[in-house]
Amino acid sequence: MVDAGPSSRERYRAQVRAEIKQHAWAQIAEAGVPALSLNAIAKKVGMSGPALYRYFANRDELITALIRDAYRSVADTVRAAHEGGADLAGLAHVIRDWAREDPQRYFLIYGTPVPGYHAPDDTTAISHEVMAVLIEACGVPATGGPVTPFDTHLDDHREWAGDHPAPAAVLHRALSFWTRLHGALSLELAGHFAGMRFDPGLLIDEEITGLAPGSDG
Amino acid sequence: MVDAGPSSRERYRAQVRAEIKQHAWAQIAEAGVPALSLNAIAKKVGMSGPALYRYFANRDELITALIRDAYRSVADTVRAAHEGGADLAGLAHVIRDWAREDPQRYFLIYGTPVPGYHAPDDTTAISHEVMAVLIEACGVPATGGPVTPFDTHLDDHREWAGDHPAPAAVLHRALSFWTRLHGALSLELAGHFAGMRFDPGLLIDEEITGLAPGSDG
DNA sequence: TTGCTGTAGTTAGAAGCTATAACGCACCAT
DNA sequence: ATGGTGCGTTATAGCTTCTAACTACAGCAA
Repeated sequence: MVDAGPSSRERYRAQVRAEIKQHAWAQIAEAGVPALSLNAIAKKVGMSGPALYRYFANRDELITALIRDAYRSVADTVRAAHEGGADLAGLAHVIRDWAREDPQRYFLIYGTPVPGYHAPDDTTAISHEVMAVLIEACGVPATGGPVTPFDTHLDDHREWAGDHPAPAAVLHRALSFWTRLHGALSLELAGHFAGMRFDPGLLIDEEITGLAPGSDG
Repeated sequence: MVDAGPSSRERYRAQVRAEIKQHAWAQIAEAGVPALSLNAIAKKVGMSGPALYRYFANRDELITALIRDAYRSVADTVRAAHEGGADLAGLAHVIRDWAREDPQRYFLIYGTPVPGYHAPDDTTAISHEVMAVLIEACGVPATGGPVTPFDTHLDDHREWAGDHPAPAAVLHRALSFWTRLHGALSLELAGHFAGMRFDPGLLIDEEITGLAPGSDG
């Protein structure tokens, strides 16, 4: 045996932490992050108030853990869809479905930022991971198309893409995919399309298919 | 004289309400909505705690007033720019500048929604007003272009545009303008472009110019 | 088996928040 | 002058996060 594995106390601890996060998600889903109460969670878990601080140092640390899990979840979802052969439109709808499954989880990542808060480094690493998948998915066709001013600008600012060899036009497409999807999706989730009765999914379809080079009739 | 105008008490009351909102904006700008404390505001205004409840029934009502003012502000800004002859790209940058002036004010309207909260009717009326201006700004060229599936779908769901006579392609363009701008802008304001050193303004430029019919070279 | 140590839980309490209640005072109109 | 209305106060309830002090138990080592 290479490793003794986690001790029984460690396993217990991990399980309680998971249970706490589960109740936290339930609270957030139904009333948003501001209404998340450590006290209420503790009682639901079956312990009394301050005991919860043995598992999360404070409220921010719990929320950070939730943010981390949300990032991990969306990254896994996107990666799985990509490896399953989904094209850009497919990816867009996979992400949309993931978001609609729990809108507050989406907004935990992409919603209103808290002025002081800085996401931990590992979450930004995960978002780079997502971005890498998007670039991969955007780089399919040989794009000899016109180079826009932004593309030349991007060629000078492509560190964020790691050392990915994709041409600037592909990076541009990945960025546009991200921003267009987020634009329509977040407005949909926030209820800004409430009165209008059109299908947001169709809007997203057109926004994304409009990205493919030469697809604009 | 047709009207006696507001009484002195009413003027005083309005002025105190304005002062309260001013401090509220300051708090929100620096720490976000969750950190907004009626107690702290009251002390800054010079009164003690519960006195503030004479001016706003509760926390939600104060926030609602702020939301209303934010809607009014963006609507006036957009309308002024449109009447000043701004084109779509101009409008986009006017809105972007307005948002960057106070990101939390932007997120108060377009950020994470609070599950229970429903915006009052007059704010949705204001957002319709903005939409009308956008449609107006999108309707310039005679677009005999191809009708997309979404356009035909939109023709069946165009009540939200009031009785505006614009063709579905124009409504589509207005929607895309809104969602694309919001997508790039909200990610920029939330700091999701932090590591990447490209200029978000250029990305927005291309997203918006890509909207003009036939502009895709 | 005995004994030590660290962890998980407890209650008490400080400091903050929203919000209500009860009261005093000043102004305005009748 | 006098009653009513509105603005401010303090006191208080009930909630929150979070710390401190303490107890009890689980697990490991001699």
